[in-house]
Parts: sequence; structure tokens; C-alpha cells
Amino acid sequence: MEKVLTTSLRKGVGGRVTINHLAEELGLAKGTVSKALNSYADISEATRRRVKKIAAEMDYRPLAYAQAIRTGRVRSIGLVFQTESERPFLADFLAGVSQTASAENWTLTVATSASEEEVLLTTKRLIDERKADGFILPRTKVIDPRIDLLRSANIPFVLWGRTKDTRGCAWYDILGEDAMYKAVERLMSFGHRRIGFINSDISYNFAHLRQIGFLKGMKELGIVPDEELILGGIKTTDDGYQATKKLLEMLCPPTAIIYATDMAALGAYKAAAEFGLKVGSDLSIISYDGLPESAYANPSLTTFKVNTKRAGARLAALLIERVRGKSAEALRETDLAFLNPGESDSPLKLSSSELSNKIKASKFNLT
Amino acid sequence: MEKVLTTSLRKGVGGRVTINHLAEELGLAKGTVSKALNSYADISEATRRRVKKIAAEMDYRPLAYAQAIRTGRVRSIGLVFQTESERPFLADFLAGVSQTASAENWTLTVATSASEEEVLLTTKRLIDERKADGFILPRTKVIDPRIDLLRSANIPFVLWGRTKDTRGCAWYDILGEDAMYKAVERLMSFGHRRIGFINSDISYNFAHLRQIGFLKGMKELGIVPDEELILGGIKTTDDGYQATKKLLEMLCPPTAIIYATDMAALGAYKAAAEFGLKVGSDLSIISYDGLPESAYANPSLTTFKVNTKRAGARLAALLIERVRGKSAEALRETDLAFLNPGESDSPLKLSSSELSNKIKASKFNLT
DNA sequence: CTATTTGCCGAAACCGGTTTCGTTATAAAT
DNA sequence: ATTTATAACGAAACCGGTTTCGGCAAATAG
Repeated sequence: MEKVLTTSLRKGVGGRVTINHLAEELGLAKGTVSKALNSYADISEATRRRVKKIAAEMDYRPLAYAQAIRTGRVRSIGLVFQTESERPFLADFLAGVSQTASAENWTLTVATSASEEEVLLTTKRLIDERKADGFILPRTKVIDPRIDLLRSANIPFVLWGRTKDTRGCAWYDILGEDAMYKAVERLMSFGHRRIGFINSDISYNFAHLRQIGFLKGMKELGIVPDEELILGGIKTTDDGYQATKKLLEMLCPPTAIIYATDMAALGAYKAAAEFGLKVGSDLSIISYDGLPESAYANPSLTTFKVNTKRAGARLAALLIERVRGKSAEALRETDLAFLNPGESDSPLKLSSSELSNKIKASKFNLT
Repeated sequence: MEKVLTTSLRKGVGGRVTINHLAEELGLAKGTVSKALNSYADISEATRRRVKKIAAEMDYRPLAYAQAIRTGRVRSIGLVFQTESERPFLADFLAGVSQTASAENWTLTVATSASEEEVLLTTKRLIDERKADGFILPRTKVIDPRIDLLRSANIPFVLWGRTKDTRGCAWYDILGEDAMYKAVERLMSFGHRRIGFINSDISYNFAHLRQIGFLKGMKELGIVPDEELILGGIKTTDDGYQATKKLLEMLCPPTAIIYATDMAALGAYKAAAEFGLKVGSDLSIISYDGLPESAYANPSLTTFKVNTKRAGARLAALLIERVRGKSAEALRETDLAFLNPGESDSPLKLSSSELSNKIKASKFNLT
């Protein structure tokens, strides 16, 4: 007993105030203090206030891991992302997640992995060591193995994006298909009829949906989309550069191109320059994401902007609710991307054949 | 006793294998199992191997927070960064940190804050709740309040950068002053004599050092630097655009400009274009960081590239050693940035006055 | 052959919280 | 006045690990 008392008086790890110090100061049992702090019903209003007051005065803050050992919760959001695939959004996204996490006294456990398999292993490790109570899954695929993993491990999760098999899935997503539809609409109102579509990897659900939106726009507005004008798997700026060149070198090149991502669209400038074309007048382009770089491109890029920070914030909020027991079906939110008009698209000037001639001429001049 | 036994047989949180299951399976006391797993000296080689074998077979993984309650360590690296200030590097940096952290079975706890004060509060919260064992401090300032906080709380930390008061500081840094020196050298070998310097916020230690490197280069190579050609506080691309215009509008504009950051240098392209100048021939620019965007600028940017991922990896390794007790003085590493030649700098063509005339002419044409 | 050391393991305390269960007043009901 | 309910708190178990301490058997020393 003697020993127990002295250790309870001694400050803990790093001179920290523990619940034992509080209990002693208040003349209460430590269990009572705990219950008061957690607002149990069998503690009187008076002592509850007294305890909380003293706790605040002594700057008591419970150790997250000490709580976890009984509650099984560490108040942490897990986030494993695949290297090189989320570069541009990362900072804003993390800011959003971190913001609501902090507000709820949660933290954010981040890991990166090089491949899809490694992502699964890393996620599994975080689950096994219970470093996180739940996960945000960025860049969901149409068929996503991470979802299977978390479902079978019975760990809460929230999708940044949607997926095919929605059972037990909560999510936040931007309706990219809507943006693509509007992009078609806009280009057609400018008089364009031959419109290309340069998409990302179709195994990503967002790419899948954006293509659907593009096709729907074309069909509903009366155009049969030309399969040749649709390219997929374009992720980097360099990919975008190559893909744009490919479309422009066709016999009947598109007079306007819609890009599923800004990264890809930024490659169009170089391709256009090589063919002596001016983006915005000779060739119209529209894309999606709203990266800061796109505003600084010359001419500035017309793009559908996504509020990435808000997405992070909402996802964190949804996940926390999910961990607290709310059903997945009740935690599904979507937002719209909003048009950020730039100078990269304009009313049709050159027809497809005129464009083709100009490109040929520029090639001739070069050689 | 009865109760204890049954609960020890029952699977724990989420059907997890606990050390009690292991102990029972092995017919050993749980303390013995723990000691075996942690390679205590008073456990025979034979049982140690046997325990580890069974542990692996049963896929036992200790709960990080259960260990922490006794050891005080959660095996987590804390990283609090200020929103909007580290955007471009973040992904690579996190990848580096995460990589070595994972290899050591550590994780990464990330938070973001909007202001310097908020960063301190967030850091303090992470310390108080012991969500991290130590911290990596990105973007150190010449005088950095985070260092005081961690020093007084006696929490291990490692600087990404250096600082003025080095007591108890471990760090990893790139010798930016060396790069700036070499930039001056290179431009002078190209015949430039009137060289501008556009720096970031001088309260950052890296900016402080880069300016020292620039000045040292100028002086040692025989030029008295013109104070007017040195601008500070330039952080964004737009800042860089404004600053470049300011220098170019001088009576005796610089024929070459060194930028402390790529972000700032990317603003030079727009400024040059406005004045009808071609970057790389009319105006030479060199900068520092090696952002992916800089390779894609037109003409590509000559820049001193930093291996950000490696920096993250080294910092994580240093911090882990620091947490394990190694002295700060023994954990100080530096590397060099390496020149990534682009087409944004070249031998002097126009003198300062010729350049000035060209700018005036272009303005006249515009109005 | 006894005394002492050494090797190896078990038992139990311990870490800082949470939660269950029992206890004691006091209030309400009979 | 006794019984019953209720409110409010204390005591102790509990979570899953780590670490201390003590004890037994075998080995070594005297």
C-alpha cells in the first residue's frame, strides 16, 4: 500500500498530471474522477463540475493510449496513400482532414506505400497494431481490394470517391460525371462538335464515372462519340502531352478536348505549341481538378474545381461518425465541382480540317 | 481466478491474438513470453526461439498502445506542418518518412495548422496525449519557438533544416548556401555581372543561409552586390512574378536572377513574357528546389534539385535514433543539392542597358 | 559433500486509464 | 416505522502488455 501511494503521488511519464493526481487533489476515487470526466449519469452535477474545473486548472489531459487499452479506441484516422498518385492534392486534403480531426481531438496516422499490394500490407499492419480506429480510402477503384480487407476485418472506413459494390460503404465524392457533362455542354455551346476525351486510368472509379458523364453529354446533346477520340490511362503531364499529340495528328483532329485531370491537360500546352497552335483559340481544352498550377498556365486553364480541403474535412467527420457507430448508409455525401472559367476554351474558329491543315503546315515548316 | 482464465481464453478486441493466448499455447507465463519476444537475457535461447516461432505462426502482433502504457513509447513520429507553406514537397517528403518509419515498425502522426501559434498548440496537444514519441520540425526558422517548446518539454526532435541556437538539436539539411554560391559562379562564367537575388522569407533559416551563400559568391568572385537587386519575402509564384517585374523595371535591371525557390522562379516566366523577354536568352534565371513543375516549364528551369524523399527518410531515421537515446550532437547530417541544368540560363546576350531598352520598347508597344 | 553461484522461469506488481459492482446514505413508498 | 428505491460514490477488476523480484534446479566453487 505504501508503495502504491508513493508512486501515485510521484508524477508519471515526463512529469505528467495523471488521473491519480486529480483524484488525490479532489479527495475522490480515481474511478469517480474518470466517470465525472466522461459525464456518467451516476455522478452528481456538483462533483462533475468540480472535477472538470480542477482538471482544467491542473491541465490534465488523459493519455490517449491509456484510454485505448480499455476502450479499444485511439482516436486516430488512418490514411494510407499510394506514392506518386496523389501529389497535387495532398497538402490541401491533409489540411482538411487534420482540421476536423483536431477539432474532435483526433489525430491522423499517415503512411505511404509504393504499390497496391504494399498499401494493403501497410493498412493491415495499422489495423493489427490498432494505430487507427478507421480509415479514409483515397482514390477508390471500381473494384477495390482495400474495401474487402476492411470489410472482412470489420474496421470502419470511408471512401474518398465511390465504388461498384457499395455494401457497407460510406463515402464522400464529387460528381465528376456531372462536370464532364457540363464540359460537353459548354464546348457545344461554343460550336464545337468534334470533341476528344482524355481520361485517366479507367480502373479508378472517378475515371469510370467521368467517362460516363462525357458520353452521356455527347449522346444527349446529339452527337455519336467517336471511339477514336477517347484515350485512357493518361495520368501525368507527360502522358497528357503524348495523348494530345496523338489526337491532333489524326486525320480529323478534335477541335476541343476534355481532360479528366488537370495534370493531363497541362501537357496539352506543350503539344499545342509544338504544332504551332494556340490553346484557347486554335484548340479549346477543359479539364477537371482546379490545381493551382492550372490558374497559372498560359492561357489559364478552364477547369472544374474541386474543394479538396473541404473533402478532407467532410471525410474526417464522416469517418468519426462511422467509428462512433452510425450506419454506413447514413454517411454518404456528394458535392459538385464548380466551373472555373479560364482562357483555354472559346468559340470554334478553325474547323477540324482547317486545324489539320495548320498542323501539317507547322510540321512542314519544322522539317 | 475462474473469470480471469475465461477472459484470457476469449479473444480480445476484434478477435485479436493477445500475449495471453500465446502464453497459454506455449504453457508459459505471459511475462516470460514478453521477455522472450523482447530478447531478455534471462530467457534461454531455446524458449526464445520457440516463443518467436509460435508468435509468428499465430500472427501475434502486440498492440502499440498496450505496450506504450508501460514503456511510454508509441513508436510514432510526429509531424506538424503549417498549411500552404510546404505544398510542393509534401508528398515526396511523407513518402520518405513513411518508408523508414514502416521499416522500423513506426508510424507517422501528421497534423496541420494554419498559423505559427496554432502549430505550437497542436504540437503541445500531441505531446500531452503522447500521440508521438518525437517530432520532425519542417522549415526551421532562425529563431524557432517550436524548438524551445520541445526542449523544455524534453521531447526528442530533429530539424529539417538548421537553426541559430543549436543546443540539443539534431538535424538533416541541404547546404543551400553552397548551391547559391555555385549559382553565382555559373552565371558569372556565363558573363553575367548584374545578378539579382529573389529570396524567401528571411526568418526561415534556409532563406537566411541561401542569402549568405549568394553574397559570399558575389564577393569572392569580385562583385559588390547591389542591395537593390536583393528582394526578400517572396514565397508564391505570384510573389515571384511581382518581384521579377520590380527588378526588370529598374533603370539598370539584372541580366540574371537567382531565386531561392522554384515557386518564385516560376513567376518569372509570366513577368518576362509581359515585357517581351525570352527567359533563357534575354534573361537568365536559376533557382532551387527541383520541383517537377520546373522541368516542365518552358524553357525548362535550371535549378538545384533536392532529394526530398531522401530527406524524409534520413530525418525519420535520425529521429528514431534520437528517441532511442543517441545524443543530438551525433545526429547531424547534411547533403548537397545537385545542379539540374535547364534552358533558363545561358551566356550573356543583352547588357543591362540593352535589356532595359527592350523592356521600355515593349511597354511602349503595349500602350 | 556442502555452500554458493548461475540460469531460467513463474508470480505478481505495475502502467493510467475505464467500467462493473457493491455500499451507504437519503428520499420516497407502503 | 419499516421497506424500497434512488442517487452518488468507493473499491476493485480489467485492458494487454512490461518489468521486478523471488525461487528452484543445476552447475560451479570450496
